[in-house]
Amino acid sequence: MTNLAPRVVDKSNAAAQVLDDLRRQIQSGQYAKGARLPTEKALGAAYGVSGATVREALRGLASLHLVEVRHGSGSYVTADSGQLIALSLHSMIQLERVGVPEVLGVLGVLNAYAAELAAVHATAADVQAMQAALDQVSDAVSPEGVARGLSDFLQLLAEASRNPLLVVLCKFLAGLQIGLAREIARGSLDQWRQTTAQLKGERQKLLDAIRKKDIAAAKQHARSYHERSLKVITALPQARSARLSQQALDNLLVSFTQRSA
Amino acid sequence: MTNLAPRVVDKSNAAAQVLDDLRRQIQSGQYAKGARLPTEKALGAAYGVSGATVREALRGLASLHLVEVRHGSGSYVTADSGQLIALSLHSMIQLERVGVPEVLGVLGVLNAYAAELAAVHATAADVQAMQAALDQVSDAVSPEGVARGLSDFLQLLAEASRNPLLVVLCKFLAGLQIGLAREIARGSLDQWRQTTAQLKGERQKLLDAIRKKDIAAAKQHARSYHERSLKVITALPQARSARLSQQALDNLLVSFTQRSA
DNA sequence: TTCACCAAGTCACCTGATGACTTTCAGTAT
DNA sequence: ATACTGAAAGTCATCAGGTGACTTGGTGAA
Repeated sequence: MTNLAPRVVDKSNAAAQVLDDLRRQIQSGQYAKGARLPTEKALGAAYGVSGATVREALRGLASLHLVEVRHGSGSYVTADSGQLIALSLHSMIQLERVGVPEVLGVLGVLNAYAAELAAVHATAADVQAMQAALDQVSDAVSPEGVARGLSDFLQLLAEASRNPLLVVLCKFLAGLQIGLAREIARGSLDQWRQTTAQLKGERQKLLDAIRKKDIAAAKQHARSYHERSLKVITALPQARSARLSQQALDNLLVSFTQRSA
Repeated sequence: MTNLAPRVVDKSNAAAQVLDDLRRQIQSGQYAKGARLPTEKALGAAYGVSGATVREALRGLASLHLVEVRHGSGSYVTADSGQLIALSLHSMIQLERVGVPEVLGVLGVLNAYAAELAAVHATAADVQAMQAALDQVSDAVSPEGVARGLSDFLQLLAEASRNPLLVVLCKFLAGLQIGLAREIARGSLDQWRQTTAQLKGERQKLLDAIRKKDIAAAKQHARSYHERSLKVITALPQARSARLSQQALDNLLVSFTQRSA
C-alpha cells in the first residue's frame, strides 16, 4: 500500500507518537484484523526513528491487545477488544477494591437487559444453543462441566442480544460470577451442585420466555434469577464481605483468555 | 523497601515478564498510587535485564495507564483504572462498529440502576451537587456550559450510587452520550438548546425522586429520561444509522482525560 | 526573601551487534 | 510424485554504550 512516511517531528516523545499513530490506523480499520504490520526496521525508516523506539511503540500496542508480536515472524493486528475490556475491568476491580455485590449488581442489570433484547432478536438457533448449554449444566458430572455450561448459557444469552457492547461486558462479568461461585464453593462438589441446582428452574423459565418472545417475562425472570443468585452466593460463608482475591482474578482472566481464543 | 531481586529466568521474553511482574505488584497495591518506581537502571539490575528491556516494560505499563513516565524525573504509579476503561470502551466501540443506539441502550439501563442506588444512598450533599449541575444546565449561555452541566449531573448521579464499577462505566458512557448529542447538534446552538430543554423536566423529576428516596420513581424517571433522550438523539437528522466517527471519539476521549485530571 | 544559575540524576533516543526463532525453499530420500 | 531434511534468509529479542534533553535541588547573588 506504499504508505508514505508519516514523519515524526517532535523527537522528545517519538515512541508515544508512533504508538498513537499506529493505534489510530488500527482502530480506524486501515490495518485489517490479522494483517501483518511492516517490520520494525521498515516502520523505523517510515517514521524516521530507530528500531528501539518502534519496539517500544509495538510493546505498548501489544499490552493493549491491539497487536501481537511473534518472535521471528512479525507483528500482527489482533485488535481484541474483548481482551482489553476484560483486562481493564480486572484492573479496575482490583485497584478500586470492588466487592462481590457491586460486580454482581451491575451484571444483574446488564443481563436483564440482554434477556430483554434476546427475547426480541433471538433466533431458533440461538434458543437451541442456549438449551443445550442448560442441558449440559444438568447432565455434567464434573464441576468444570457445570461451570462451562453456565458460562456458555450466559454468553449465548448476551450474544443473542445483538448488542456488541453488551456482549463484551456480560462475557467478562458472567465469567467472573461463575468463577467466583466456583471459588467460593471450592472443594465441595456437593455444595457447588446445590448452589447451581437452586437456580435451575429460574434459568429454564428465562429461556422459555425468550423462546416465546415474551419480553416482559424474560426481563422479569432474568432479574429474579440474578437476585436469587446474588442471595445464594453471598450466603455462602466464605463470601461475607469478600474482596476478590488477586489469585482468583488472575485465574479468571486466564480462563477468559483461553475461552475466547 | 529493599525488594529482593526477582530474577528473570527465561530471557526469550524478558520484557513481558518484567511487565507482568510490575503489573501484579501495582495491582495488588505493593506500590502505592503516586509512588515512584525505582529507576530504569535499578530495575534492570534487579531483574537482571538491560535498560532497554525495562523501558519496553514501562512503556507497556504506561499504555495501560498503570504508570506515568516523566522525562527526567522517573516513573510513577498512576493506576488510573477509569482511563483504562475509557480507552478500552473507546477501542471496542470503534473496532466492533458499535452504533449509537447500542451505546445508549446500555447507558440507559446502567443509569437507571445508578438512579435506583442513588435513591438509596444519596446524601443531602449529593442531591445538592446534582441540583447545582441541573441549574447550570438551565442557566448556561454557552453550549460548553450546558454540556458540562449535563455531564456533571450524570457523573454525580453515578457517584451517588456508591458502586465504583458502575461509576466508571457510566462516566465514560455519559460523556459519550453528551459529546454525541453535541456533535450531532453541532453548529446550531438553538437546536442543541432545544434538544436538552426537551428533557429538562425529566431530569428534574428524577432528581426529586432521589431526594425523596423514592426508589421506584427514580428508576422509572431515569428509564423514561433515557428513552426520550434516545428518541430525541436518533431523531436528529445526522444520526440516522450513524456510526461514531473516529474524530468524534478521539475528542471525547481527550475531554474525558482532561475532565478526570 | 527571591531569583538566576548550575550540577547531578534521570529519561529519550540512537547506533550497532549478537543470538534466537520462524519461514521458505532447495535438495534428498522414499 | 511425495515426504522429509537442512540450510539460508528474514525477523524479533536483548544487550551495550553513548549523546542529548529534561527535572530537581541546591547554591549564590540581588
